[in-house]
Order: sequence, then structure tokens, then C-alpha cells
Amino acid sequence: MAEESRPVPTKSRTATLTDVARLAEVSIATASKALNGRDQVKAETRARVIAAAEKLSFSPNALARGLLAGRTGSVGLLTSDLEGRFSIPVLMGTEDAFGAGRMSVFLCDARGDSIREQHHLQSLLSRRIDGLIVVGSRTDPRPSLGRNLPVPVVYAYAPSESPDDLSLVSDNVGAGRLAVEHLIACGRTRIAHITGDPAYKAAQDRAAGARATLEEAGLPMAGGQVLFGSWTEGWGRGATRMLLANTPEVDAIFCGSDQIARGVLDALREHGRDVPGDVAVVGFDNWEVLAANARPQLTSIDMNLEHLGRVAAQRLFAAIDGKTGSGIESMPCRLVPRESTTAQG
Amino acid sequence: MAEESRPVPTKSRTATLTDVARLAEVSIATASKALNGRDQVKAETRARVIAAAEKLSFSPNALARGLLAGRTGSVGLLTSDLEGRFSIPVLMGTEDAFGAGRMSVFLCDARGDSIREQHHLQSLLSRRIDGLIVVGSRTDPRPSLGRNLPVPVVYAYAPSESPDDLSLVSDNVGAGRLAVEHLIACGRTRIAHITGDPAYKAAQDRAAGARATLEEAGLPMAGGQVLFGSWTEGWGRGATRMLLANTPEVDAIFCGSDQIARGVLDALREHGRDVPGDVAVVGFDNWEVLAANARPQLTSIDMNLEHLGRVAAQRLFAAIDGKTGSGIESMPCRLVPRESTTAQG
DNA sequence: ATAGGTTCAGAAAACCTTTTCGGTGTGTTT
DNA sequence: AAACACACCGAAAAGGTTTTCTGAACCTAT
Repeated sequence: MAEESRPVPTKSRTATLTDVARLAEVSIATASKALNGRDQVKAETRARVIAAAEKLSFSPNALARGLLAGRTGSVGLLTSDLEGRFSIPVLMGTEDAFGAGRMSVFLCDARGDSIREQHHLQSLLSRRIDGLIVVGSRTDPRPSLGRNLPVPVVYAYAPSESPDDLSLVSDNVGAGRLAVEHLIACGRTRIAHITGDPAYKAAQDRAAGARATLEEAGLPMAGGQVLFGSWTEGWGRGATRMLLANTPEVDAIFCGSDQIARGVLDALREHGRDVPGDVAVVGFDNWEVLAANARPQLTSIDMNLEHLGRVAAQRLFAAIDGKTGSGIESMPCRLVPRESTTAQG
Repeated sequence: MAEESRPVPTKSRTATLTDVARLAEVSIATASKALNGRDQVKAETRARVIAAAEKLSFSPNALARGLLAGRTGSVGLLTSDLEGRFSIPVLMGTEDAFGAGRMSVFLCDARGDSIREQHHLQSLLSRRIDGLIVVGSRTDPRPSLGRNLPVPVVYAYAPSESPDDLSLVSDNVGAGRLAVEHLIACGRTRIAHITGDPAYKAAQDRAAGARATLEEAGLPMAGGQVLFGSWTEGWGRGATRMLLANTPEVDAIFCGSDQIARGVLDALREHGRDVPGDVAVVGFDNWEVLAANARPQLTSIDMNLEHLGRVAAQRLFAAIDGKTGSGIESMPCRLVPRESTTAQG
């Protein structure tokens, strides 16, 4: 029996396993085993240790543990642009998937700057993360971080330029098909496509899917061609005015974003066209605040970004366990029907 | 001279200081000093060590360093709701402020669940973070995490219920004043206030600021009272219709959110009221995608959330250095004038 | 040549936990 | 009573870095 009954350690220092062991009057080895549920410890002793740990509100030092185990139970989340609203759902999905599994997430925003990206990468590596997810804000391919990193990497939303890396993306071509198929199923035959900046791969992909589906159905692209512009309400309004002037018989418009769709709805109303009676409208992104509050409520394509983030986390888990993959994995999108197309089914 | 010229360590294991020291043919103590810029090292030796580190792409193990130093250079960012768009700018601001200063940020989303919050808190503490920022998604006070944590805590956006904690919030009362003062300065005298859910402190605060400013100016609240409802476009439209029916002489509307303002603009246009000619409109949140794309573009109040996040980071830094604070610190908002009020000065 | 100073390098402790292995004591079998 | 199995506990090493302190070598001044 240690006669030195020292007072509870001062609040200033957090309790360590040594403190617990001393209080429970066992060795630190026994204390460790007791707290980690390993056998070789008598039930009564274990209880005593647990009580001591409780009393000192002991919390094992993850640094020491990680140092020893070689795994830290943390991953990096490297985003190129937090502002862009597409990273956020992906980020939520990964955080969710990891958070549930006792992994902690380091968040780094490189702000689209590759210098900053390198800096964050170094910082993450020195913290000995177990893996890394790189989230882009556009669907255009981005430079690879390279093949010789000590940890597995998964690219989400924006794929890596290198086919050796594993990338998860939304199937934008399929999404374009989905939208047009839906409009055709609604009985429309004069379908136009108003979308954003043609420099975005997302715009090209969605347009390609729309074009292909129209061709297969033997239908023309109303307006003669895809109307590229910018991702804004203003462009949606302007393009719609042009379209109504040139192609008044249009009976459906597939929009490259919900913002564009809002402008389209606005212009259609101005011109006295009923939605969906005269013209059906499909948006893109399924951005609740825009789509669900539109008049009429907007049918839209949802990229399931949160799901994409979760899958990215799963793939990273697998890679950490040695089951690495490569190539681009394309995740399907989903059409969310609302009033702007379905009133006339 | 060590005759064992072992090959460069296998890629599988990341290089350690011992490897660097061996390659440079010095002790690890010397290697450490050389790399950390401490004196007591001859320039030539230092160069040799640095070259060796470079060659092995050595990156010091932050776990070991943190274990020794007692500080990890990491902080926790505990959000209650990533979905809510108010947390994001705050989060960006803190990430920015910390990222610049070699701190790494652990992101945790508790999803509004206090169980999950406790779990994340434990995890963060076991990782020995140096400090913690708690970001809420509503301005209503939230329960304190308690006074006896081993690290300093700063609450951002949503203040702590305890006055012993340090909280940073937006000055919503002041924002209400700002909006009404601006409308009065624009020559308006029949000012109404359409806002969201009265259960939100944000709604009450902004209304209080508006009321006080009207009273001081000797002006009535157009419509007789503040119109509380929900934070949606639909409510903005509905409230405006009611308002125009009851109080047709209204010449300005201060809205509790940009979403509401969009509905208000919509309804005003429907009723043939010119904005800002007949009625001036002020929104709230300065949510670019809504405010800048409205017709006309929407004057709005910006809560400077990113700045708030940066200040939170600074306060946390100070607290980590021992300069702890307490109480609620209120950050001013800012009016962003656009077409919906300014066309007529 | 000796005393004293200066400059640089290395040994060792410390940080905290986990795990392996050896040791002690108790109970069981012949 | 001796041998053995078993259950439990503790000593010690490992993981990578920083820091302090000691020690060695070299130089200068007397």
C-alpha cells in the first residue's frame, strides 16, 4: 500500500495512464489491459481500474497510441474550394461515414491554389493521416497528387487526371439522358437545353447525354443547338426569350442548373407560358432552396453528392485495408419529380 | 565511418529522423538541431543533414512532436449542422485563419445531436487538440460544454448559455437598425417588416432593432406589426399580398431573409408595384446567389460570417496563449446596397 | 606548455501507451 | 508431497522527436 496518498492530480495536467494505475494500485500494463478489454485481468481488478479512470476522467492519449500503432485513425479532407456549394455535400457525406467509424477528419481548404495545396498536404502527411480524400469543386479532371504518397488517396467529384488514381464522379452524361428521357416520357417532343459555361465539363457532359437521347428518340434539339451561357438566372431568362422568339413551339426545357431554371421559369411566366401546361422544365442540382421554392416547384436532377462522399469514404477505408482500386467510378444521378413536369404526366 | 551502407529505406516505411541521421552520419540529436535551425551545429554539418532529409523526403512525425511538446498544433471545429448554410462561412473563416498559421483543423459535425456531440468531443480531447471552436447553426443560445475542459473553447454564431464562456455572435439587433435606418435615409416612411419563424432569436432580434429605430424616428410599423411566418419565398409572397391588401400605402419592406425577400419581390411585381420606385426592399443574409440574381438586385444585410469565423480563431489563439476571455462579443453587420433600394437615393 | 574559453557533437531522458514475456502465487493432480 | 497447469500481474521495450547536459576538440593568451 503506497502511503503517499497524493491529492487528485491538479486540473492543469490531464490524467495519464500512470495516474490511473497509481490510483487503482496496479501497474500501467495492467491498467492498459483492463481499460482495453483484454483478458489476463481479474474482473475485480478491472473494475477497480475502470473506476479510477472514470474518477480521473482519463482519456487515452491518441498521439501516443498512434505513434505506437502506426495508424492514427485520422484522414485528410482536402478541398479545393469550400465556397463552391458542391464540395459541401460531398464533405458532409465523408464526414458522416468516417465520424461513424471513430475516424477523425482533418479539413483543409486549398482555395484552388496549388501552393497551398502542397503545403496542406505536407502538413497532413506529417500528422500521419491514414488516408486522404481530395474533393474538387468542378467536374473537370484535376492534376494528380502523384503516385508515391505514403497513404492511399481517393478523388471525389473532380476526378484525377491520372487513371492510376481512384476517382469517384457523378454520371453527368447519364444525368442528361435521365432528364430528356423524363421529358419524353411526359409526352414532350420539342425539347431545348439551356445550360451554363461551355468550358465546364459538366455542361458538355450533360449536353452530350441530352443530345444522344434525343437522337435515339428521333427528336430534334429545339432551338437547333444547345444554348450555352453562364450558370445564372439572368442567362436563363435571356436564353428563354431568345428561344421563344426563334422556336415558339418549344414544349420542354432541360436546364443545366437550378439557377438557370429559375430564370427560365421567370421568363416563361412573363411570356404567358404555363408550366408545365405549355412548357415542362427540368432543373439540375436539386438545390432545395431554389427548386422547392420555385413556382411551380421544380423537377430537378440530384447528383447524390452526399452519397458520393460516403462511397468515397468507403473506398478509402478499403484502400487503407490494402484493397486499393483505380480508375474512374461513375455514380448515377437521380431525377426528383416536382410540379414543373409532372402535373401533366 | 559506418561500413554498412544500407540501401535507402524501403518505400513502405516513411523515413524517420534516425534514417536521416544515419545517412548524414551524425547523431539524431544533431540531425534534429540541424533541421530545426537551432545553433550548436556547424554550417557544413547542417547542410549535410538537410540534404539527407531532402533525399529521404523526411517529414517529422507530428505525433511524436506533439507528445513531447504537449501541444499538437491542431484544433477542433465542432459544428452542430453542416447543412445549415450559416455554419459554412464561419467554418471557412476559421479554417482560413488557422490554416495560415500552421494549425490543422479537425472537423466534426454533430448533426444537432448532443450524444454525437459528446462522442466527438471525447474523440477530440483524446487527440489532444489545443483548442475548440463550437459553431451553431442558429443564433439561439446553446448549452455550454462546461467549464472544466482541459482546452479553451470559443463559441461562434450560436452563443453559449453560460456567460463564463466566450461567444462571438452577429449583432442582429444592430442589423435591424441598419436596415431601417437605410430605408429611412432613402426617404421611406411606411416601412413594414416581413420575417421568419418567431421562435428564432434571430427573427426577434432583427425585429427589435427595426422597431426601436422606427420608434426613435417617430414612424409607424407599416402593417401594424411585424409579420412573422417562415423563412421561405412562399411566406414572402403571402405576407406581401396581405400587406398590400391591408396597407396599400407601404413604401418599403425590410425582410428577415433573402429568401423571403425573393418572394416579396415576386409578389410586388405581380401587383404592379415598381421596386424601388414604389416600394424599396431590403433582404437579409446577402446570399449572393439569391440577392445578386434577383430582379432588381437585392439590397441586403451581410453578417460578415467569414470575418466572425476569423475572429473566433484569433480569440482561440489568444486563449491558448493564456489570454482567455468570456462573455458575448457582438460583431457588427454590414448593409450591401443594390438596386432594390438605391435607384432612388 | 598550461589554463581557459569556444564551438560543436552525442548520450540520455522525457512524452504516453501497448504488447510481449517472464514471474509469482494459487489450485489441481497423481 | 511433488509436479504441473492456470490465472493474474508487472517489468521493459518500442514508437519518433526534442532538449538538456556532458564531453571532446580546437584555439588563444599567458
